[in-house]
Amino acid sequence: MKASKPEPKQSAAQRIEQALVLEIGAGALEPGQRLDEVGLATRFGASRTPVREALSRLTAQGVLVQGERRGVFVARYSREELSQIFEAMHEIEAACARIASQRLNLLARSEIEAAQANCIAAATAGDREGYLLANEAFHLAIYRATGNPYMADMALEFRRRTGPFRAKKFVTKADLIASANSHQNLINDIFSEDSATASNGMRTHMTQSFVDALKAN
Amino acid sequence: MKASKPEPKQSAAQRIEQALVLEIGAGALEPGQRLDEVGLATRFGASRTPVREALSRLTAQGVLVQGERRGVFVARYSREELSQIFEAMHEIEAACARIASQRLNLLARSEIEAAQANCIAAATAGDREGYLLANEAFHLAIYRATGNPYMADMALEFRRRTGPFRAKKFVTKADLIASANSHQNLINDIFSEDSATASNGMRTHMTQSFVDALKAN
DNA sequence: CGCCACTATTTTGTATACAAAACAAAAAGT
DNA sequence: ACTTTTTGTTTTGTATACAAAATAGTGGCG
Repeated sequence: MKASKPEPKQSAAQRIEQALVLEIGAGALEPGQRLDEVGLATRFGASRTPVREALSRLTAQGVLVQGERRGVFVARYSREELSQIFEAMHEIEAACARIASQRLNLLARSEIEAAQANCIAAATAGDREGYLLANEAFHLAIYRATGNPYMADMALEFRRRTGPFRAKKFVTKADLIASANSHQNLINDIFSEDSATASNGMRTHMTQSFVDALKAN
Repeated sequence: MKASKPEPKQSAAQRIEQALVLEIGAGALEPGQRLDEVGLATRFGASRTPVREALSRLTAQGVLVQGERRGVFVARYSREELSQIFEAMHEIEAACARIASQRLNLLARSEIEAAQANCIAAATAGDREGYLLANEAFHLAIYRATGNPYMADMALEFRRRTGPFRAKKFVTKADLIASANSHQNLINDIFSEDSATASNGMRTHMTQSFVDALKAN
C-alpha cells in the first residue's frame, strides 16, 4: 500500500486498483463476491492485463482472496477470522495511538481536529458516503501523527481489509453520530499526551467498533 | 514463506515470487538494485507476464519499490526510514510475544524449542544460509503461537522487508551464535507466560537486532 | 569543447492470442 | 435411474505483439 502521492499520470492498473479499493471499502462489493476479470475489463474500458495486475496487488494486500474455489473474491471472513483480524487491528491502532500521543505537535492536532470536524459535519448531515471518507481521513490523521509512515500504512491496510465489515454498521444517521461522538472521546484521550490513556482510549474505541461489526456480520 | 500448503502445481508467477523473496531475504539482491523484467523472464524461463505479476505483488508488500526513477528496485531505506520500519516491527513483535505468552500450549512450546534447536545447530555449524532459514522459522513459530494468522502474516511481512538489512549482520560464526543465545533469553521470557516479561523480552531482542542492523547499513 | 536538437534504443504498460485447466453438461452404458 | 465417460464452454495463466514514454546516443552547430 502506498502513501497517496500526487500522481499526475496514473496507469490504468492503478486507476482500477483504486476504484476497487473504494468500492470494496464502501461495501458496494459484498464479501465473498466473485470478481470477474473480463467483466471488470470491459467495465473499466481496459483489457484483462491491467485488471489482473490490480487484482493481484489487492490479493497481496489481503483485501481480495483467491482460490477459495476459483477466481478472485472479495475476502470473506468467518466470525473467528474476523475476531482475529480485529485483534491484530486492535494492537496496531493502540500502538499508533500511544506513539501519536507521544509525538503530538500542533500540525497533527489541527489535522485530527479538522478531520473530526468533517466527520461531525457528515454525520449531522446524514451523509453516509461522506462519513465513510471522513472517518477514514480521521483515523489516517491519527496514523500520520505517529510520524511513522510504515505504522500508518500497516494500520491503513487493516482498515481496508475490514472496510466491508465495518461499513455495514453505518446505516442510520444515529450510527454516524454515535461514531463521531466516540471519536471525540478518543481525541481527548490522545490529546492528553499520556501513553496509557491514549492507548486505552483507542482500545475502547476499537472494541466498540468490533462489537458493532460483529453484530452486523 | 507462506503457510506451507501442499501445492502440487504452482504457477510460474508464484514460483518466481517465492524465489525472489528468498533471494532478497538472503541479501543476494542488494537494496537499491534494479530488477530487469526481461532479464528475470529469461532467467526463469518464462515471459514477462508472470514476472510482472510477481514484481507487482512484491511491491504491494513493500519488499520492492517502484518508480524511484524507473523500473522496480529492491527497497532501499535511509537510516531514518529504517528506524521507522524497525519501530513498527518492534511494536508488532512485542505484541506477538505478549499474545503468544498468554496462549502458550504444549504444541507451540515444542515448535519454538524445535526451531531454536535448529538455530543452535546451524549456528554451531557456522551455516549462514541454514541459520537464516532457521531464524526465520524460529520467529515464525512465535508468530504462530499467537494463534492469530493475521498477526503472524503482518509480522512476517515486516521481517521480509527488513530481511536484506538484517542479513548483513550475519557474517561470522560468532554473529550466529550471539543471535542464537539471544533467542534463548527470549524463549525464557515468553515461556514465563507473563505478558510484560514476554513483551519486554522481545523489545530487548528487537532493539539489539536493530542496533546491529544499523551498524551494518 | 560544450550545448542543443533529433534519432535510436530500451523499457514500460496494455492489448490480444493461445494453451491448459476447471467446471458444466450431455451422452452412453450398466 | 444412477454412475461414468465424453464433449463443450468458461476461466485462468502465459506468451507475444504493439504503442507510448523515457533514456541514451549521435551529430550538427555555436
